[in-house]
Amino acid sequence: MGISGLLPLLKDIQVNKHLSEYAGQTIAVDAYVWLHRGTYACATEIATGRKTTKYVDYAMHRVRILRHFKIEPYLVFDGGPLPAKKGTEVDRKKRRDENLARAKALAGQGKHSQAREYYVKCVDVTPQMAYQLIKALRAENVAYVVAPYEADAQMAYMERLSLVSGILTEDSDLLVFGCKHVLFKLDTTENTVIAISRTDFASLISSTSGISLLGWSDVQFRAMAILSGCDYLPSIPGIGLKTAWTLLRKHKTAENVIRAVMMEGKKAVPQGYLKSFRLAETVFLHQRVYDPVFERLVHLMDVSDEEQWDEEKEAYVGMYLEPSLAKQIAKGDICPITLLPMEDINPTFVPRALRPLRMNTSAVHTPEVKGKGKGKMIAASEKSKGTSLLTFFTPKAKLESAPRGLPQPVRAQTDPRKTGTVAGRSSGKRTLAELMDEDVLAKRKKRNEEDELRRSPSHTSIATSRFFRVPPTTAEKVTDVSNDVSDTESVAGPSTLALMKQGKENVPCLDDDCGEISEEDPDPVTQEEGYMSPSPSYSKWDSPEMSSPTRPRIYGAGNSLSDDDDFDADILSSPPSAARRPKSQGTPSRSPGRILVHGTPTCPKRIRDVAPENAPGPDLRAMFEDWEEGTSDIDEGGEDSMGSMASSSGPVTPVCAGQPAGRCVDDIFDEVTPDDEEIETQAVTARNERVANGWWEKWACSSRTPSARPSKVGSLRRRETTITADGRHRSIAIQQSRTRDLPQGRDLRSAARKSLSHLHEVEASSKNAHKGEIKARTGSSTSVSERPQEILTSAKARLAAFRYVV
DNA sequence: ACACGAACGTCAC
DNA sequence: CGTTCGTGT
Repeated sequence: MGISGLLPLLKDIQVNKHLSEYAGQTIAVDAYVWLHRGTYACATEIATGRKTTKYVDYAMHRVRILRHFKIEPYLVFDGGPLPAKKGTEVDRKKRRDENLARAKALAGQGKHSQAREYYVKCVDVTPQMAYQLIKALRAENVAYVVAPYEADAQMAYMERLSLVSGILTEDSDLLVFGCKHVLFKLDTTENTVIAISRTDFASLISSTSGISLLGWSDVQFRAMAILSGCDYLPSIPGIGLKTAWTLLRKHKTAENVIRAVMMEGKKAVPQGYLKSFRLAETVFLHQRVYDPVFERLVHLMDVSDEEQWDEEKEAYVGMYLEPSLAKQIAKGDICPITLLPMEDINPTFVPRALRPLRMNTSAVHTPEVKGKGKGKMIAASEKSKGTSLLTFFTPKAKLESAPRGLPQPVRAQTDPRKTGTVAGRSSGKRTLAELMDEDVLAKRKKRNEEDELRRSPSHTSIATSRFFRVPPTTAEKVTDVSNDVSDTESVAGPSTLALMKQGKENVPCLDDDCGEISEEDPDPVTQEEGYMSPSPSYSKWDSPEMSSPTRPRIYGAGNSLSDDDDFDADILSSPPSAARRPKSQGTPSRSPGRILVHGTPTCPKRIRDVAPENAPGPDLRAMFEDWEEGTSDIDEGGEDSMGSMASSSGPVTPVCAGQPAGRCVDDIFDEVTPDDEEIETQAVTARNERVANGWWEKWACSSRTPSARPSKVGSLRRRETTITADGRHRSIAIQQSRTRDLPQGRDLRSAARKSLSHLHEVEASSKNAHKGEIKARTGSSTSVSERPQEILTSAKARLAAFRYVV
């Protein structure tokens, strides 16, 4: 989805890169992708409502892999639905239900393997599941943020701010919006990714596709993508990427292209297409995202004063949420969809901080960690230079690693154990290369085994697997890596990688007791296979040189960059915001990290763009019958990147480059089809209603994981969400275990209500737009919710409320 | 040539 | 869910 065919088109500028090439950088990760894949392993459990957190393991495994290569992942979660995609959501929900029904039917007949096939198809990643991962991220001090709307826009924004230096996703369309470095297809066997850099677009000249983007501005590139069909707007039938490219090349602007196509008359241009095109463009350019620095919602790209802005656009880019609410959503404490306190669907899942073994902690670098807390921002800001920091700290790293004297022995104790159990070998010394090699081999073996099993269910395969099958092809890469990392690796503990790769993530166990073991037990070998708890590997990433500077402890317990304790010893006990966040970084600028935690102090609320208007949110698709599709991509507009190619069209800052012209065209268009508006409006209205209903049905009533599941631990819990008959009135009851939390609860409630009222308005306004009324309401709701002080003061109570320590 | 629908394989266990 | 394959204009 995204932009179908775009990746193949850009094949020639795809570069295979080894993860080690990104050492020292912070990379934004589309968390949804990992979560979704992670559900594969436990689709049946999820679909049938059983508790599981296997999907967390999958994601954390990848987090560890990145960290192994000194890449600091910054996970970005999807938030609430945008009007443009609501229809899609509803339709998906339908399909999921159908698949679930089939699965259950099959399961009932005992056909479990077949049933699983459908279970897999009906699994949906919910914010509550994401929250489980967030808990694990907090425990390990991994930066994350929940986007108010789409993760793609959020990631694009973060790259623009230099909070991250690249974006790891499986979705191709981030490119359309000017992200500079997009990484695809993380291969955990080879530890590689496919990188596409915006700056390489120009060199795409006569590639296999035969098209050139030399001199194309972001505006044009985006237009090409939208015209060819994107998540927000289906293409004019018969127009794909190539055609769009050809047409744009000829007519320069989208307006011209659309006009030309209409004139030609060969293709059926849907009514209102130009207008819809503009809306889609707006979503790409100005979608609301969360600014981790200022802790409030902002537009991906500022909306210029000249830009024509109306309620429709306002609704399309995502409604404004006041800072305190936005922040809590960003942290994961409030569900971005229901706007109610996040329900912990599995309170017994309590990820523990993977504390390095004590000896390691004390013996090896300790001091480093804090000092550099702030280094994170530095790292982020210098991201383009990526290696700068790395270089800076390199000397130290080498020093540490070089003399394997002290640190080594310490590790030695931990490593051998790991090595032995994991690798299953007796040899005590192994180089990283060897370990990796083995790991790779193991994976391959596994693959081969599987293949063979498929072909012939005999045991031969097993025998094979027992021995080394050496596909020489891999040797190269592995070797390279080892060279780069070996030093630090030795310090950190060679077995880490192997452990990670073993597949069993030691993520905190689902069982209550498990965590303790890994935490306290000096010898945390818990799993049957001898897999270590994840903790051991953790220490490695903490090697001072890299981690401190790079690691943004954003919303995690780690927020307290300034922590005085080594590692995150306190992480365990400190829930989300528990972090002590004393020292405020001198530069309030971008230290994604703790900012949230501090929360309070920094909140400069600039009411500058506070424009909580709501407007009807028509579904673009609705305008053209019900086209399906829809995915999850949004883009950002990093316009400036175009510098090199801005030659031909437009201004470097496309923000509104096309607007004026567009407006004119738009007007013309509208004039031509005066009645369309009305028709459209009706269609939109109907659609919205359906969408809204479906939306509430799906989310408000809490589908898969019924809210009925009460969290037994003292924490905020939602007792119920009620939708009255007319579907417009919702009463929310939040029950809190602690009375002192009440203020917070009230706050949340009012905030939620307010937001809900927004939704209502949007909904209602789409029916009979009474703009005056809308504005009035908006105003009032805004004032109502503005109680930052109160929210702040209740911070402690909130923290306490979220302590899920039993 | 291009767009689109169908088919297969990925992911992962 | 994505890319390849085949067929349709």
